[in-house]
Amino acid sequence: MSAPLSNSEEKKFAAIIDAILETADLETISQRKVRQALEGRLGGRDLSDQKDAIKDLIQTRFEARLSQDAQEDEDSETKKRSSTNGTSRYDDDANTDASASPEPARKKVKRSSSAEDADARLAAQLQAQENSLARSRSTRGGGTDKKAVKKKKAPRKKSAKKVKSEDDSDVEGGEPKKKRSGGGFQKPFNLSPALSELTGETQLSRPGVVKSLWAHIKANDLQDPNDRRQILCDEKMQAIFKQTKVDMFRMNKEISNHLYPVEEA
DNA sequence: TGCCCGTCTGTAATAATAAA
DNA sequence: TTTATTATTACAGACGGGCA
Repeated sequence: MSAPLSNSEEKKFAAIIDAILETADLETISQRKVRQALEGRLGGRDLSDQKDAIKDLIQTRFEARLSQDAQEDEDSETKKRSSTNGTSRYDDDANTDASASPEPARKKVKRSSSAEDADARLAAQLQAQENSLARSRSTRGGGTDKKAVKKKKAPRKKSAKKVKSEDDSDVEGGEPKKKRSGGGFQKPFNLSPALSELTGETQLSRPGVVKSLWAHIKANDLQDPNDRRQILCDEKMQAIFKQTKVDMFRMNKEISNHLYPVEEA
């Protein structure tokens, strides 16, 4: 553990770091370089005793600088849009945010975080490109490590479930899990004419189709009384399943033959 | 040189829907 | 648990860069 910074030191160092970052190339600067520059501006003072505190401070000032840059970019773009008398819906939204929003602070926070996310994503993409290039050449893993990774599956099952349950009980502290349930389940499909006639819809998600089918089955009392898993097909259902009787599990399977992906032009 | 941290990739789980 | 589906999310492993 290194020694902490006093308040006066922190203020002083923060100002110097800001000045260093002001002139530095944020793409290439490193904590080490900033610290060395700081030491230089302090007349060669050795800061190794306070390395950790300095490190945190540099990190804080660096993030502040990034946020500031992002905000400046944002402002300049907003100005640009205003000056062109923005006519698009996007422009209207932006102007609303900047001027008449009752909660400007909240919007700003949200924006800066998304800007950071964008930066992080961009960096990640670049890193990915570099990694893939490096791997294609030669790496320790040799690019054939996929199968080695594949084998480890058993432990994941448990850990995944465990984490999920922990998350559920842990909502109070952090931000709500942004687990967007719904994923592919909400994906709409075009229905075949036969299915479309039965459901009364031309587009439905798969669960929606199942729901409609069961509504139809119950409304017409189409379950076999001897084996309720068997569905007695009426005319509409026979047009779909080509059978007079269909197992409810098989029914779900057969549905896929009547669903077509929605092509968005 | 070796450790630590950040990032990417691949895999598995999960989500909805029905009834038995 | 069974049946089918797929987008999303989380996890674990691997790797590279930075730093001491």
